[in-house]
Amino acid sequence: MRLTVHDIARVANVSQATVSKVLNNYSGVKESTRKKVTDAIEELKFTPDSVARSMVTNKTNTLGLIVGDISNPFFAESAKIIIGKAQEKGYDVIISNTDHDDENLENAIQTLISKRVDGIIISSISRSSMRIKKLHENGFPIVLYNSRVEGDSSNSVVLDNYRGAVLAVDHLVGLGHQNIAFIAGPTKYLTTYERYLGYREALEKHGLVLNTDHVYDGEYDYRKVYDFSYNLLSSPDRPTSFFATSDQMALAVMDAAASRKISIPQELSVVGFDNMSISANAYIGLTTVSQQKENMAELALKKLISLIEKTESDALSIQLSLKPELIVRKTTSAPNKK
Amino acid sequence: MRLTVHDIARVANVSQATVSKVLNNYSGVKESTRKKVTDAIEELKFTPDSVARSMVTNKTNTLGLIVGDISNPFFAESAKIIIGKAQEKGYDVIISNTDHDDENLENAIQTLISKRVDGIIISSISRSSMRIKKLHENGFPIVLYNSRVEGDSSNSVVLDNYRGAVLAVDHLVGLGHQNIAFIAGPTKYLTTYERYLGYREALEKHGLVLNTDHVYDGEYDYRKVYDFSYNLLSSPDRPTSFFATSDQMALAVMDAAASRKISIPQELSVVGFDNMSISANAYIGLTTVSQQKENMAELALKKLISLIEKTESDALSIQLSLKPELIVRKTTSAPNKK
DNA sequence: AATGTTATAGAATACGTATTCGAAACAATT
DNA sequence: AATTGTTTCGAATACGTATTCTATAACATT
Repeated sequence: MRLTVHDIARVANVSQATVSKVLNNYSGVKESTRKKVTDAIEELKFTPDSVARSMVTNKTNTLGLIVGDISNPFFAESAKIIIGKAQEKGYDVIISNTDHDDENLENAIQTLISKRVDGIIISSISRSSMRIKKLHENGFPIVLYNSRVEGDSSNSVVLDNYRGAVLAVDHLVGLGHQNIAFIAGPTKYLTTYERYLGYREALEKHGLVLNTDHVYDGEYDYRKVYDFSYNLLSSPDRPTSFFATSDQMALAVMDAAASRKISIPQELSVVGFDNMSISANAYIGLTTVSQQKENMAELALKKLISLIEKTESDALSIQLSLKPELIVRKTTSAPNKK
Repeated sequence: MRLTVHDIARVANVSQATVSKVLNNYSGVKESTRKKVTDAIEELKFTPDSVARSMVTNKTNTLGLIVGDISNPFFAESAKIIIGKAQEKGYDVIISNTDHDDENLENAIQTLISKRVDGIIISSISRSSMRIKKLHENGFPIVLYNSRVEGDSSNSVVLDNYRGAVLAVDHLVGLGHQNIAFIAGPTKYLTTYERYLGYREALEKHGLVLNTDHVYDGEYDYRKVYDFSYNLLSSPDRPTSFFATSDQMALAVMDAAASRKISIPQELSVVGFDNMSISANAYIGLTTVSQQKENMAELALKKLISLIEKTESDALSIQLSLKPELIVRKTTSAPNKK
């Protein structure tokens, strides 16, 4: 049995409207009656019903966050920042996990909207999604995080993925590597696709030829990447280095290498992408391209809030590209001379 | 400008009530009119407003999940399971991150309840919390995950933490270790407290004395645990092994060992707790006590749903304790003989 | 004291849906 | 044709709050 404003009104001996006014800090209410009301609220420990409130204000103070896989530390760490900043601004966040499935994403958007969330941050969306364009045209507050859709001008915050991949390849080539395998991940994502382009063109720049047998462009599945790497490491044309498009997948590569008793970095160099916090662990020490998730997450959230609260001219949407940074640790070195 | 049932009613040439009835699959509506309505819904792409719906049904189909730190893989992986299962049952979940702060937790509960979530799973709560008792007495659907409150009989799903700690110590002693440091974590949590008891009594059982200088009972802070370990590893009475109450903290220990150029497991054995998925990585290979998060998370969610939907006699609440399992990998071995 | 002015409180309404209950339409039975 | 029984539909209402607009009380001014 919930308490309502009417209960407070009765106890404070005022009308329901007045209670509502003190709840919302209206100016036109005498100090003495305000006190009567706050006392009653205090005494009965009343908290207003957000649902009813949303009903009339048309605001839920709830955001949606759609991620491909919340158990991936990159997403989890991003989510933590987003949740924290959202909380500061008075918003809660509903997290939807899509398992990188487009239909799940579609449904997630649907239910979030029917729940009237005030805005959505989407972090894993195919570069060809039609849905986003429509939402964007409708003026629904939406920000893409670490992803972007081709031909769409929705607000987005991403890393300069192309540059990031180039940095990684430059680093490996600089160390003397000529045979660089690539764990691309699903190229349906624009981010991974851009990294792929970066990889390809960086190879070209250095006069190296692309060997598609050395490129994995399947799902972000630990086991599959492990198997791919294991097999490749058993082949006669074994690469001297791997560049993986996510730290998690880099770990899968390292896992496979460990199983094959191939030591890192002496016999194999590995570069990741994300710089998830565990990668900094001295015991792991993964060389990686930093996503700057703190900045990205904060920027994405701020942008979303400003769209919702219309604190800035939302006429033009912004596509932010942050500068990547290569963090060299201990999984890369010059290859063995033969 | 949202569509409402009234718009559908107008187009289908029926009353609003009828539209509502077909939306909720009422029996008493003729097939022909049902079709008129569904056609209109189809045509206008109408989706009912969940907020208004919640207003009258008193259900939000939303759950709250309160965690201490979503970036901790144990929580993130648990959250993934909970979110997935919830989605299957038609629920979304709002995640609150407390940073292990009691006041934040208090606020999180407050706002979740004012948002009328149908139930809450709490995963990090002090063993002395008064708040939970009240909620439980009020009959609010709540399940404690990986935590429990002293003197409270709320529904809970935990590991047998005491046994888990004993398993770890037994393993280390069995290998020949006599000097076992302990990273306890905050003992305000019943789970960590129980692990502490397990550690203490297992030592006693083996005739070893407890050295409080070798016990860390501060926050779950990577840096602090790193420093503690680093210092301890520099002391003359350096332990031959560490038992950490979380895999993340075990990694901090390993990190410190790596910095001190102490090799694992030759010079130092480390046992964790949680079995987060990355611990299985061959490159890391952390020996640990498995939390069985898949089971725990699924059980917790099922219990919560059944509380909400009253599918079972909720008269008696259940305190589930799962059996822990020690997973031996490559961070433990016999200590060096002097 | 009468008038005008302002500060304050409350009545009424809206938000979008679910649900009850009575009315109407129809079918079946005599 | 009259009666009864059965479907089917819609009017009315409730959910808990915010907000507008009007009425009144309080006060100031002359």
